[in-house]
Amino acid sequence: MPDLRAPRGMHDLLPDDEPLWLHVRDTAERVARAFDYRLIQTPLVEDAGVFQRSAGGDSDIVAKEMYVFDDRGGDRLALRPEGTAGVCRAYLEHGMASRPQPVRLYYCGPFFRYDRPQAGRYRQLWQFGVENIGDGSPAADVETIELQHLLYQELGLRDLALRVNSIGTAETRHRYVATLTEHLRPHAATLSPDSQRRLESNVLRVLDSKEDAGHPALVSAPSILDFLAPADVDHFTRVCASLDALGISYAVDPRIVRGLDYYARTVWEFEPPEAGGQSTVGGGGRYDGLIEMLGGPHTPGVGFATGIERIVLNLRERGLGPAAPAAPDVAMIALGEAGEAAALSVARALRAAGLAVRGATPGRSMRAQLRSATSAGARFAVIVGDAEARDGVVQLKPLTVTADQATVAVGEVAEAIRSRG
RNA sequence: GUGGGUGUGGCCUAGCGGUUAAGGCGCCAGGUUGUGGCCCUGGAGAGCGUGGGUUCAAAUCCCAUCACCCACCCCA
Repeated sequence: MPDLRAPRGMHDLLPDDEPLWLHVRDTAERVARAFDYRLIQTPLVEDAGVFQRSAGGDSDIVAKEMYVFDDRGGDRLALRPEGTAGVCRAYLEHGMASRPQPVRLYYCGPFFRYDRPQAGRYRQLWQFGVENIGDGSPAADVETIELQHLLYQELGLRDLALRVNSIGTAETRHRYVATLTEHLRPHAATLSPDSQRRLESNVLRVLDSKEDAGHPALVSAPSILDFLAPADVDHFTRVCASLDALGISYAVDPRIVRGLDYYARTVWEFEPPEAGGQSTVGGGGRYDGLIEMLGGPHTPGVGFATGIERIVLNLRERGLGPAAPAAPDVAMIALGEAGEAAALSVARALRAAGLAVRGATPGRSMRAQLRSATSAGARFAVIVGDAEARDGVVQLKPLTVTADQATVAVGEVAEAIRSRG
């Protein structure tokens, strides 16, 4: 066991993981482009203030999960724990408000949260997400939900359940929190210790408690939906109506609260059926106040993020996705010094013709090189020995196709391969 | 941060107090002259997470520690 290992909770993505992982990333990008979203890549590191001011100083993500450090110049930086704040910072910094609105963006990259690792939970995690900035209408909420929904459909995750809620605006939430606290406080003694703690720190989270799910005080708790301002109710009603029209099934769940302070109005989550623990595959919401918190003008926005590792986890559980890695079209086999030199130029020509060509390992026996070509899954072996080099030909040997081995002139190898499929 | 489980070559696993730690996969090399996939043979590779202790003797028992996994918490 080597004494140097990957940091806790951080993992190497190995060649065997590649097919599934790329499948997920490519599918996500394809779906995003189908909705005309454009790629944005922000730094993995931001001024810590970007997250402190947006997500909320006492959100878990910022308070206990953020990697923060001072750089050599004394700036206080943070490894990004989530994507929306950085994208909004970039939106502001690059004056995207003067582009046609809304601005549709997607991103894909690593994020960092200092948390205890667990199944589906990592300290470095990959997220794919989209942000729709500049459109406050219900249509934008619906568009991002539809995009996320389609992404899961395309991947074959048909059974993820969508739960939606509206948590209103900051003011309505403020009123709700006050009432909820009042409602729960008399029952504090009978609530679980965790809920008692949340009662003081973050009342909304009490609603999320699994332990107290059946507690009378929670069952009879007021619903945030009853506290929404008329405009918020209207917004939410229209979101739901559009989802209905699209045939996207969902459940309204007034107990959904998302972890970040900047959310307002619509919030949602996609979860596998009957799963507990680290099960959320992706979630999103509207964040109309966020850009203001970052020092910009009031700007509406909505988006979602989904965890690549959690998608992969779910695909594996269901046996979905591609299994076989891409195999090369050709494996070069070189024998002798002249053969080795000739194989190099033949390989270059084949690659120029668009074929994937695995280079030869000239020191090894023909048998060894052929075995290696077979295990690599190459469709053809191209054998070049001193005799072939002298005559300007190669031996074209089909490995996965049934066809006879043939002697082919150096200039006609690519064509010969094409004609043999 | 809290609780539980696990820790043997690259991977999977056997061994659970006593000779040079066993097997499978994978890897490398051979099975006559430049031809693979099956099969056969041989080889390299661990001293049993780490440290300490018990014992004549420990991978096997005890303690500590670390890592990983699972759950709580929280979230992707």
